[in-house]
Amino acid sequence: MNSDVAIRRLSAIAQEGRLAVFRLLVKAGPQGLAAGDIARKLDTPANTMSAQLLVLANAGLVRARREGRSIIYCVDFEAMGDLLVFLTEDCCGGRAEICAPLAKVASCCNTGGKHETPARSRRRG
Amino acid sequence: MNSDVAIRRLSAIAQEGRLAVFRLLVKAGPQGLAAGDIARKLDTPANTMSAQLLVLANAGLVRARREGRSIIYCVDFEAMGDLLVFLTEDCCGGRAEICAPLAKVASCCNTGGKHETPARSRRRG
DNA sequence: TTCATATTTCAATGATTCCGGAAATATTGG
DNA sequence: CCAATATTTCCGGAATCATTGAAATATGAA
Repeated sequence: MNSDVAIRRLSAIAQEGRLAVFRLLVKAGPQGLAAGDIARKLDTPANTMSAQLLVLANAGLVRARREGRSIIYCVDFEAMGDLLVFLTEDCCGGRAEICAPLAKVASCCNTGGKHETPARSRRRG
Repeated sequence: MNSDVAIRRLSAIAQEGRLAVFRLLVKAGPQGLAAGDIARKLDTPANTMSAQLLVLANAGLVRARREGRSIIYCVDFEAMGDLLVFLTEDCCGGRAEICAPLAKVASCCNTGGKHETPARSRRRG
């Protein structure tokens, strides 16, 4: 990961419509959603949606595959992870307490799919 | 965290100069750096740097404090963490293997780093 | 107070981005 | 082939953004 790629990825999701698309696809998982379905769900004209998906795809954050007449878009979770790693590089210089808040980002991978809430953390102790 | 805040934060770091500033400050840690030092390190005019820092500060990603004639900027690590959590919300729908790559984001927080004093850090440079 | 340093604000300019109408392309079914 | 569906490409105008010279503000030192 270099700065140019990171900027392209950040720019891609730094916009209302595209961020909504990205988050919708994050929730949809690897199975993805058809371009038209996304456009309908987010109440956006097809051509505008196409442009938004193109930006996300060029950034490498989503991938497209054809299925019949539809084009299915899904998040590239590895690309997404690379971006987050880039942003947090050398984030605490060995002082874990500084960036401890970041630990919860990955908590979904250890808690059966949900991010850990403060309440649940408290309950567990 | 809502979309508006997330977009503001993403836009703030989705630009070459500001991303460089942000990453420099991430590495600098809570101790931060003076505006002038940042400008010199990144070879940027003072007024340009001031504008870039203002955007980052307005986004809540960095905070400023005065120390003598200098204004010291440092990353708000909690704000940064909130943003990453927002982006990964519901990221794997219970299937940990999907977002497993994200686990390494927080890996720095599990390395048992030692605590560094500001004085020692200063001595080193 | 006067000077030097550190940073910000103002204003203007050039560059980039966003959106959606209209037209084009690709696929499937009849 | 033709029609229907799904998506993309082209284009232009409006809006937003980035940069920087010049001037202003704030602090500390003499």
